[in-house]
Amino acid sequence: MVELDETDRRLLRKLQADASLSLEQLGAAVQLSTNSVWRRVKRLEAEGVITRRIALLDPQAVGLGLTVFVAIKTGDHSFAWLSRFREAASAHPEIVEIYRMAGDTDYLLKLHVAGMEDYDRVYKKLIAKVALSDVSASFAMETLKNERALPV
Amino acid sequence: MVELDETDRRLLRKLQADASLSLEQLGAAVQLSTNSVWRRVKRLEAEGVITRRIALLDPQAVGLGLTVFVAIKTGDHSFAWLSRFREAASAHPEIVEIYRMAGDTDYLLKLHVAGMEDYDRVYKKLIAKVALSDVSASFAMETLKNERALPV
DNA sequence: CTTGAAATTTGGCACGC
DNA sequence: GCGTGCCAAATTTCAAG
Repeated sequence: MVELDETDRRLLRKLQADASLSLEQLGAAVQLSTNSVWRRVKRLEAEGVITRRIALLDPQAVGLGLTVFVAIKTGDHSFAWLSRFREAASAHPEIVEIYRMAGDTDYLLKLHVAGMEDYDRVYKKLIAKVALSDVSASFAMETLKNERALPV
Repeated sequence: MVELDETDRRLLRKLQADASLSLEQLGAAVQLSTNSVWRRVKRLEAEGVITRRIALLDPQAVGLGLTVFVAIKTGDHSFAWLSRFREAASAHPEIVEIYRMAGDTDYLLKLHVAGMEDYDRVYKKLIAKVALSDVSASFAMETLKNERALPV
């Protein structure tokens, strides 16, 4: 964990919202010269606080408007099973997030798919590759908030 | 929904992985001149396929290593309740995603917090603002995959 | 040792072909 | 879709506090 001052936090908030801001614009926002900003950003990258810069796409525009959450229970808690599951699930680009959970569900998956049929296709492929004792899918009807920024 | 050719898809995959690539680097990857790449990217932005470019932070580095999913049921399905809930939940930067779900749970929230205590703090603030008939939190023990790229 | 101004280099952008 | 040149922004150097 890295120590951050208020200026770092303000820069991080700005960059999490819009990474295309110029050093000059960032400087104006935090009251610093462009190259003080440059140095801070470089430092934050070197410290591993900023990991990368990516482009975000509109899911609707690329025809992947349905978000699905899948809660999975396994009867088999062996390491071999975990390896198989991890490999099988990772191979599907539709599965964008995988968590090992505490409590009732063992694994939680998040998927971006075109529609129900597309989800069903992925589901069938997954159960063909690895044994799952209980699979429960929940479909998102509406996305009320989808923030990628961490609250720094 | 926008029609994309194979070159568009390859550019989108590249930019979703790393938006700091120069037009020259992108051109080398898709066998196109920097100029053609520039026009395609501009078009994809104009069409709303590429929405924005953001910086990603390491959750561990900024001390927000715990991901929590919260399934919520409400007894009150009025529009007034939805407005209140949406407003209350949106106000918390720790709540990064909110979905209205089909099926058993009404709403699913995803949070990034420092730890259990931090979650509890947000939970208490939320229930103080809006009536929730059933709240069930699930904590992620391990993140096996966390891909932001859509499978184009 | 830290900060900002000025110089240099690189990449983004607009035109003609 | 490609080549050329202009302009803006990123990066490096350097001088001052």
